[in-house]
Amino acid sequence: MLHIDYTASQPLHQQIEEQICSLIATGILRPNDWLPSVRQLATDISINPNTVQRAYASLEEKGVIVSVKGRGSFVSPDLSAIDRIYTKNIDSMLREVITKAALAGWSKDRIYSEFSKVLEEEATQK
Amino acid sequence: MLHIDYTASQPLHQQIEEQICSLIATGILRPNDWLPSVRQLATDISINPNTVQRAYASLEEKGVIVSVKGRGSFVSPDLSAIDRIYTKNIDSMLREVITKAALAGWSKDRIYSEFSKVLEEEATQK
DNA sequence: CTAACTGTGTTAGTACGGATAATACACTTA
DNA sequence: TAAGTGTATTATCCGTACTAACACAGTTAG
Repeated sequence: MLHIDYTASQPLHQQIEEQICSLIATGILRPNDWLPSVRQLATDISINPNTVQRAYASLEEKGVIVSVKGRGSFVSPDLSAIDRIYTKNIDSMLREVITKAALAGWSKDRIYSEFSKVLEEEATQK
Repeated sequence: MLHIDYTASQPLHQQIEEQICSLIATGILRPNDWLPSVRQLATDISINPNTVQRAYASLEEKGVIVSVKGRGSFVSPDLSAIDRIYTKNIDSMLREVITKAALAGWSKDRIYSEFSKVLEEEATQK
């Protein structure tokens, strides 16, 4: 179900979070869909249940999923939370790179054309 | 000379690296300019000399500065290294955010307009 | 009712990286 | 020669990620 990179520097619980978010945002997982149980997912991807639990707890705190003791975890019926998370994250990433370019003395035009270049490269690659 | 944020999650040695790079890229520090000594800078910003040394060593390995035993450290006479570093970093940051948006199911147009929006916000803010 | 499954919480231990601390050595320069 | 440079080594402290082993509470199928 998920693709975990054990060699990446990114924490495992964050990888789980992001991939579940992506599955929801792209419509593969839909509102009210069942998620694998904490123990089941931990077994599937060969990590400790506590690490999965940490990811689920964070996702619930953000309103992306809902967990019920004894029953399981589901995709939240309301997708507005995940929309807000993505817009907020992408905006802050954009701000970060724009600030970086400004610190390097890049003009607005240069940043703009570099963005267009990379966007085209990424688009044609897939 | 530098502005260090001791509460930030970003490591101190990285903050030093980035700020020196920025000073060079924006022309405040010029090729062959003297840099403060390891011990002097450590005293100025109240951190351990080893942390400054680590930043300087990394900058030298990248070709941004040159250090000479017994004499001191200077901005590299050749600015091509720092140009390459910035372009490489900004490109990878752009790739990262574009990939993130793609994982969220965003269209190319939506990414593009969000970038334009944030760029204008950041530009008018300063 | 009971057993097996759920989520949740706690505590302990391991591993790693950032940062500090205290030196020591080699080189340059006034 | 003395003071200031870069460089290297070793030890220690701290926070975080992760694992491990539980215990507890709720649900559900038999």
